[in-house]
Amino acid sequence: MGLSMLGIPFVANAISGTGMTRLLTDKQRHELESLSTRSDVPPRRVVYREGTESTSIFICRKGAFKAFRDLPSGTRRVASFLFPGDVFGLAENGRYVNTVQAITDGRYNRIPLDSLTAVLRHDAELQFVFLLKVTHALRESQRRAILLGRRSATGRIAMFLKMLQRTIAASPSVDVIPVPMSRADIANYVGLSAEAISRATAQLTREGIIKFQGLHTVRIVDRHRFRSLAADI
Amino acid sequence: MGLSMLGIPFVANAISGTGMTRLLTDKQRHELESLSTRSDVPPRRVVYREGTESTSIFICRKGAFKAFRDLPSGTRRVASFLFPGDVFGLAENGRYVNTVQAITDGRYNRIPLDSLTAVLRHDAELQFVFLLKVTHALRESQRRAILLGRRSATGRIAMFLKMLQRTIAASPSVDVIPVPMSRADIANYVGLSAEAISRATAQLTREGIIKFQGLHTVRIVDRHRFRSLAADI
DNA sequence: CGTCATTTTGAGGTATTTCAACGAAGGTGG
DNA sequence: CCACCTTCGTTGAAATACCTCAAAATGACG
Repeated sequence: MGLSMLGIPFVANAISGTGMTRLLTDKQRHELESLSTRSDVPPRRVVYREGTESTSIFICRKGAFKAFRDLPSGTRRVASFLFPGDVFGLAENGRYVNTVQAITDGRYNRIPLDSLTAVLRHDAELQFVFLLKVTHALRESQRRAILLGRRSATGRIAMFLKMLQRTIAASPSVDVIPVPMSRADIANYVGLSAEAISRATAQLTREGIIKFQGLHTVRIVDRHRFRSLAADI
Repeated sequence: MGLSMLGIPFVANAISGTGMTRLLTDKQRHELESLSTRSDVPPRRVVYREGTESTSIFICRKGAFKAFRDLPSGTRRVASFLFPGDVFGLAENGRYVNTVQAITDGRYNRIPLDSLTAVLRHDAELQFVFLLKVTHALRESQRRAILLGRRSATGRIAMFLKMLQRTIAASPSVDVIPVPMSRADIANYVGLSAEAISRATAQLTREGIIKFQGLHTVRIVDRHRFRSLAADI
């Protein structure tokens, strides 16, 4: 499948939650800053469209974004959600693979590809940070594949929430998880219908495992059962 | 989701089918060779096990391998199939994420992580090749996620075969595709039961879209209908 | 050539999808 | 600031497709 995999384990974990600037020296951060332009955008603003010529890569700085593709059949597949520190701009044959759109108010940096590659080609340390970033993304993508392999809707949702928890929540043990995206976005990410999302969250709530406080915040009520549900069954 | 994405488009395509040695200078190839040890293995040989301390990364040279994880519930999820040129050894927190096992007779190179990272940290060009590799793997992983999003078994199988075609077949237009892995492996990769695989391939055969010549070779009979089935619906 | 694993086929059960309608929420303009 | 409108989320009922369990057939291997 060409699904090759590279493992550079030791630093990879340190980078995940914190964003990448932590790993950079002052000089490198300056170098990146000088190459990039910053943008603040309102919800629903499209950063780039699938199929467009890829000229830059981006770093999420604030808020949440979604990367998705509209398939010929009309269905929409959300490939990933982006949070602060995440790099986005995946391309193939010179064109962006997905459309990226802001979910909340957001901020991102744009770095032109040509200047970035020029820098990466002579600054191995800086490139290494990007290598770690992509490796991390690959792991997440595999985790999502496991999520998609589960058959029960409640299981998928529990696992989805767990992924959100690890990504967004400052500490992974915090049991209040922000859920900025819509139900439809969740459905398009976990591979279920919006109705199934609704029913499954209702069931989890009925069973006393989670509780929504408004549409965009969950609280894990029964941590034990949640864990066993969200385990990589 | 931390599913960040990096796009370095222009060279990425050149690398995909050919293996990476094409992109390396003689000196770099020598450098890598001097770091690596070669192994020839029979079918079913395990290269490394999930959870084991990660000490090396690997490059597939010959044959086919599978990377999988056995989940607590007893189900097995195949994360990816590896073919010549693919890099494998994905790790997290210093431990391999998957178990990798040979499907056919195979050959691979093993490169110790410490010496590899040492080289990558001062050879930006060589590291760039690895960056492209991982980026390619990320694209493939997203493609698989799209596959998993399809509901019909025949659609998943058509898409799976198409991925095989692009990866294995020398030219993507060749309509005879080797299928080295077992039906159970396919099932664990596309997220269906082995029975469903059987029934779906039977249906595709009945409809005159594909034809198996033995268990490990398919021929695309009706190229047109196959394409529309395998499209990223 | 015989044994064992893999694959195929059959029948019933179950979960999600779909289609449809209702209710809630958010945004806009008066 | 309120009312309307549009979008989003929830709930209900029937249909479809896959899963599971079980058994037969085929293929692989010594």
